[in-house]
Amino acid sequence: MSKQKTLSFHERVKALIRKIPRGKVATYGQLAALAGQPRAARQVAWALHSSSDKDKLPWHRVINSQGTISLPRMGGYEVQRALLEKEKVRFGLRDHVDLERYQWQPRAARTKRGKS
DNA sequence: AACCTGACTTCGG
DNA sequence: TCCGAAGCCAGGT
Repeated sequence: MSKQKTLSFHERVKALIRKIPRGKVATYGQLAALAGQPRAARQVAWALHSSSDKDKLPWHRVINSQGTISLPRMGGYEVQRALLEKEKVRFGLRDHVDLERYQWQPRAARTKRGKS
């Protein structure tokens, strides 16, 4: 076993997406950072596009840093939003979700985000 | 090899 | 809060 990290960034991202629990969401930048490339937010999107296993991935739990869905209307937006709402994720009037509350926290488990 | 595009992010007005 | 421009990385033409 000389190299075990044979997994490409692409593979690591998919693995992370599968870990996102139901009712939670993650941003492209977040997944990229967890995969070791905080600047590769775009590649995360590419990974989903190129991924053949997308049907097995909770891709709908991946949104942008603004807490909104990036896909255009009639281009997947409605589908993604429907899937998220089905998981109890609430959307605001401007289609934005509260990342403070719905963003997936892989390590922090639960920290009293006292917030001010 | 060069150029262009993209399910992104961040900053400034 | 909304819109536009610049930066970033990888794949496709």
